[in-house]
Amino acid sequence: MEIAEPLSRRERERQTRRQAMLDAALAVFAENGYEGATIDEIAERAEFGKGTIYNYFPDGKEALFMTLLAELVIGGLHEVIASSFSDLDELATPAGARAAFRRFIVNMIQRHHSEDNVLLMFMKEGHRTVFHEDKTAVLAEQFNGVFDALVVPIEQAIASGALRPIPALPVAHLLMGNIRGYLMAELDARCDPSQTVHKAPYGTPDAAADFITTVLFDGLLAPDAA
Amino acid sequence: MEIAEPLSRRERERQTRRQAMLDAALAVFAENGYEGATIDEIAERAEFGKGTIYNYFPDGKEALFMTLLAELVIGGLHEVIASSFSDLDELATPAGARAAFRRFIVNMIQRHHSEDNVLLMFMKEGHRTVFHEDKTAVLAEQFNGVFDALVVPIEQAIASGALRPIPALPVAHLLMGNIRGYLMAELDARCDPSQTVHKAPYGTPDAAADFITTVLFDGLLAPDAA
DNA sequence: ACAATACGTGACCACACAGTCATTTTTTGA
DNA sequence: TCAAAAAATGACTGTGTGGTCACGTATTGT
Repeated sequence: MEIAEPLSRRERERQTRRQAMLDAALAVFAENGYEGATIDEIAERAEFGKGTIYNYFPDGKEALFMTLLAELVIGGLHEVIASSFSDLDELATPAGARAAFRRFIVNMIQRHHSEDNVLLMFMKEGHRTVFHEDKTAVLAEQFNGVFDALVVPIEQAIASGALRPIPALPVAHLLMGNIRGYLMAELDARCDPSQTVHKAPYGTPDAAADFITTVLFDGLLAPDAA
Repeated sequence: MEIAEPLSRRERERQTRRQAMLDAALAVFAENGYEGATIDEIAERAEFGKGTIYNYFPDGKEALFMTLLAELVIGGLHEVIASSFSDLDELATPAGARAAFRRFIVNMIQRHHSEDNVLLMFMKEGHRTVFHEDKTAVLAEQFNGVFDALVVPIEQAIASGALRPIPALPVAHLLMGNIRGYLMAELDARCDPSQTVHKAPYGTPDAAADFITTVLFDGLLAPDAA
């Protein structure tokens, strides 16, 4: 027997199927929201019998949802934060801090552009990561971890004098709120079939990041203002 | 017969009951979200039989929800905007613009503090005002109207040189996203039973508005920065 | 080749809930 | 006072869905 083998063929296949189920579930949750999603549809899209889903996720719908939210949304946020602020020394100067946070914003937007369904799921069901309902308390705790991670570079930049001395956690919320607001506006523009004029000015992640960065870091007031 | 009477007693009582049903529905939607809310519970809280609800809202759950979202959330936003920017001349100077938007932010926060359930409903189900699903397209259109209204003072302030020359609609989204983010953070702090340290610094509407206004208008960068 | 074990499956069940409607209760007007 | 109109009601129905399980089918080890 080969116990040296890290994963048996069996186990590998099991993982593949599990992933297929998660993929299907993500698509269905993104499209219909948590309540609107049905296990039958997830099973059908994943091309499995409904019972098989329960072999892999004994706790059913809830387990699928929690897994997705934890791995993709929360995990994804942690990844973006980690990869955007790898060099903490950069935060010592105003220009460096500005560049680092701009990079974070670009990465956030890019990631959500490349993972549409994650974005949709987050927009439709993200509130479950905040309200401490029965089952989602764990998620809420994990979601706080995201803010904790984001607070680190903010506090660093404040400590070094690059940013104003203001409470870091609310700043983190504002920053996330901004990005969310921008992405929501993009979705709005995309969803609207009429495509009226005022929806136009959403462009590349870079342009969007420039926009958000300018507002957040330099402020809305005209630079030559009294 | 007295057709001169604006509203018969009958009609007035009818309105009162209708309002009681809406109040109950708001509470239930705020607590459980749209899908989680049941007509039975709404009827029970309003102290009416279930059938009576359908006498007043023949289209049932959907009608109750749409009415609430349109009247309270969207109507409320229009009110706050209108009352905050009554004097457009104020927007001609940077200081005036800053003051006007700060007032808007205070009003927004105050309103949501005084109408908890509206806030909760908006946080949990607000995404329905963006995604153009089957039934909620009307709401999405109305919600765009809110941004149209908010764009007016922003464009005014930009035109007069008080604010940077940047696209007004995305700014409106950012502004709303900020306020939403702040309110969400407050709810988060409130919902968390553990009340860990980092949740502390959310205070009065004025303090919060100072915070948001500073970030948005003056920018995050330290004022004495290069 | 064959038993033993693991795995996939969809018919089935229990239940929750939106919406209906026949009946009861209240109000109206004469 | 009382019949007719209006309004309230909650038992009932139909539907949709989450979860179960007895059965069939592959996989494994010998």
